[in-house]
Formats: sequence, structure tokens, C-alpha cells
Amino acid sequence: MSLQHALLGVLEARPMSGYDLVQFFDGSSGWVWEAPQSQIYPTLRRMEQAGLIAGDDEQRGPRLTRTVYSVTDAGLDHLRTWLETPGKPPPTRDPVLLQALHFDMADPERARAVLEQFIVEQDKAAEEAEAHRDRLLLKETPLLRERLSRRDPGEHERIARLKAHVFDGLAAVARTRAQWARDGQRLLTDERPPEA
Amino acid sequence: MSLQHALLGVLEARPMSGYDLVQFFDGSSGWVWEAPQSQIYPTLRRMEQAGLIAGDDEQRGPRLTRTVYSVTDAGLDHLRTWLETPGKPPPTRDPVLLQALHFDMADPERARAVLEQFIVEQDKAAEEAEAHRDRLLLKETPLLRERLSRRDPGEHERIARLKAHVFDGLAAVARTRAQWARDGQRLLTDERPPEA
DNA sequence: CACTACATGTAACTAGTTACATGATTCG
DNA sequence: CGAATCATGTAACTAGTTACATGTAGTG
Repeated sequence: MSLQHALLGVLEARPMSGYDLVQFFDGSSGWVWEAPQSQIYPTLRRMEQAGLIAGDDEQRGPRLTRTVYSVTDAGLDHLRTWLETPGKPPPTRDPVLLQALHFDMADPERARAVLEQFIVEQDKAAEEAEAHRDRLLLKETPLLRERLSRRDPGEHERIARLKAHVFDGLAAVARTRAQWARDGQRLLTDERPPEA
Repeated sequence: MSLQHALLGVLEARPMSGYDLVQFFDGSSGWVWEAPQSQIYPTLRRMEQAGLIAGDDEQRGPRLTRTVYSVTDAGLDHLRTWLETPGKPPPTRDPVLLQALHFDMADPERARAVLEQFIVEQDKAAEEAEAHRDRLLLKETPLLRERLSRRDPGEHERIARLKAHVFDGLAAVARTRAQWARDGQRLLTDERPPEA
């Protein structure tokens, strides 16, 4: 269950409440790993029981409490070990490729429209990933700043580059997929003269 | 649940038993959609109850029966409708990107090794997808031949190109990801002189 | 007769989705 | 005082994973 690793990775930058983490993973900024609110709270409690994180209760007003979680040494070990362990590839299961696989049975115009929406999504995802990559390279994002504040300044550039590279990958894949879809649109409607 | 659509898509080419479908989706040829045996049999029964497929019991020897499923008209409608319906993008949840996001906390050599295995996997996946794409273009694969046998010969070339294009996409994404990982390896170990 | 392929299932589990539910605090 | 935001949960469900379980038929 990689949600645990995702949570550890974020909490390593800065201790946060469940609510903060929900904003991070449920909202638009759940960049590399998305998760709904209903998954996060139970996971946090299981992680606390497992000793990976420690919760600290803070008073916010007379009646409202929030629990701020931070990564324990055991949690850091757990994360580091996972990080350095090659994983087996997840099964390929891509809805849009599955659709495209049978586009010969579909109305070409409707199939084009399916790809059109896909292209818009992928282009948008690529732009957002590239924008975030650039912000990381400039060390402008709040979370990266918090991370770097506890690291040797000599490492800052390398860390920023490594983080940025992930979003570069996200963008590159999205661009590749968008281009694939554009080629598909051409194939769908291409009226080529029968070959000799 | 797209497994249903995947099953309909395969059964459209040729009626098959659960066992045949298990070979197709569980084994190495589960190209675009992978699924384990334990998921396929129950799904087939649910689809039969829903009227999407019809099972025909065949005797294989005195005591062994197999059920051969074929797509019903309702199943074909269901598939076609889904095919022409744009889907919302699945949440991004990529383990290797999540690992890479925190490679600054890992031993560079171990992180390199994680990427190395990933590169080998992606290159292999790309090669296999490209080989399959080529077989499809030559109309050499058994399933495509069965499909084409019930289609107007004038359509054959277009159908083969559309199917092949899906595997082209699979390959392109795998190549992109492999290249990303290679760039990551370079970043991990790059000893650059501090900039002026 | 042993081995492989054929053929079909179940049980227990983990992960993820969708929807509902409740109340506190802050700001305008 | 109303709205947005803070804050935390639960219930019911679907999808997917891992492992176990059973027996038949064909081939050498």
C-alpha cells in the first residue's frame, strides 16, 4: 500500500494534520499520488498504531482539536527501505487504450471526440506538471522550502533537481500520450486511396 | 469496471471459454488489460446474468464440460456505447514516480539500481509491444484473423492499423518512461562543479 | 502411470470509491 | 448571522490480489 509511503514522504517535509494531508492528496495538488479523504484518516490511524508516525494533539479554540502527525524514526526507516527496493511492475490497465483497441467498432466521429477530450486532459496535465517542475527548480514551492530548511545547503540544488525530474517524467508521459491520441485521430478519419 | 469491456472486446473476436480468457488476460498476452483467474470466472457469471454474454455448455469427454461464452446483442451495444463515451481520467498513482520523488533520501547507488530494473522492464515492455504491433500490421495474430474473417475485406487494413496503433502507444509510453529513468540515473550520480 | 494441459471454482484479504455525517472556528 | 474553511470521521460498496482447492483429459 503506497499511500503510506506517500504520506510518509509528505510528512517528512513538515508535520501535518489529517486535514492538511487531505488538501494535499485529495485536491488538485495530489500530484504523484491521489487519495480521497475517506482513505487518509483511517490510514493515518493505522500508521500511528504501527509506529510509523506520531500524532500530537493541538488545541484550536476551546472545543476543536487537531492531531498533527510527524514521522518517527521507524517511519523514516520504513520509507527509506521502500525507496531503495525495486518493485514489480503494476499490471497494465489503461481504460483509454482499451477503448482505442476497439475503435474499429465505433463511430469514427465519436471515437475522435473521445480522443479529443483525452488530448485536452493530457495537455493540461503536462502543462501543470511542467509548471510545477519549474517552480521546484526555482525552489519556490512551500513544501520544498520546508524540506530544504533542514538540509545542508550544498545539497539543495541536487534535491530540487531530483524532485523536478519526477514532474518532468509526468509531463513527458502526458505529452507522449497526447501525441499518441492525435495520431489516433488521424488514423480514424484518414481516407487513404487503396494501395496498388 | 473495465474488465467487462475487456472481456467483451475479446469475445467479440471469437467465443471462448473461461479458461481461454484466463490464458488471455492472466498470462503474458494480457496486453492492454491484465486480470487474474479469480476475477474472471465470477465476472463472466455476472455478465451472463446481466445478459451481456451467453454461455453455451460443451462436452469435452464424458465428465468434463466447458462453457463457451459469446457476446449477445445487448453486450455488443454495451461495449459500443462505452467505447464512444469519454471517461474521466483515472487518478495518478505511480509507484516508481513516488519512489523517485524521494530519491534524495536514498542511497544513490540503490536508487540507481531501482531505476535500472525499471529501465529493463520498460525496454522489454516496449519491445514486446512493438513486436505485437508489427504482427498486427501483417495481420498475423490468430485473434485478429478471426476478427477480420467476419468483416468486409475493404476494412481490414484500417482495422489492423487501429489495433496496431494501440500497441504503438504502449511502446511509446514505455520508451518515454525508460528514457526518463535513464535521465534520473544521470541526475543521481552527476557530480557537477558548483556553478559560478 | 506420471505429467501437462484443460477446466472451474472459492475464501480471505487489501485497496480504493462514493456518499453520508457532524460539528467548530473564522471572517466579512 | 451566514458562508467558507477547519477538522474528523463512518458505511456501504466495487475492484483487485493472493492463495487455496478440485477434478478431467490427453500424451508419452
